[in-house]
Amino acid sequence: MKYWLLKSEAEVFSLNDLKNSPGQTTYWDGVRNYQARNFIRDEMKLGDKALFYHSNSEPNLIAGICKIVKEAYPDFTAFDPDNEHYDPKSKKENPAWFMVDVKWEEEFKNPVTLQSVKLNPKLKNMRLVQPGNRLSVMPVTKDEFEEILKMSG
DNA sequence: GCCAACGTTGGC
DNA sequence: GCCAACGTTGGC
Repeated sequence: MKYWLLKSEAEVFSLNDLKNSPGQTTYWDGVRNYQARNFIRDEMKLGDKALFYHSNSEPNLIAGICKIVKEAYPDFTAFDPDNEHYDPKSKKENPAWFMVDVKWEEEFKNPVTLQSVKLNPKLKNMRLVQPGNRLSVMPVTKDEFEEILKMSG
């Protein structure tokens, strides 16, 4: 099993929004970065777990956990001219962008703030705390994942 | 609201 | 294929 971190602006779509979605599940649309796309398309597997991170929030934090319940399939929002994530370069016969379905799993009793991640020496290699990192989908090691869980307890 | 980082676009 | 311009992300 692999571990991930998914970023979302809390005001746009929060972990609580996921919890309140039908079946506590939604499609993770709008990823328009090739590196993130490759993670989604090539490496995310059924049952993988992902930390749910709130960016542009007060404070920024890891709110809880979701899991991958459907592996990569074409991001259909890219085909829709009326959708804000529309991308004419992505064709139905040759999709450029992909999505997975994620399901709510757990809300941390003690959310793990970005600040506390930065202060934990064991987490200094996380991509989340590397300067200038803008990836919205990133891998997390098992050790890092478990350390975050410890901090959330 | 500012601005640094960085990915993408497009002219050449 | 280079690189400047531009747009976006995201922490502060």
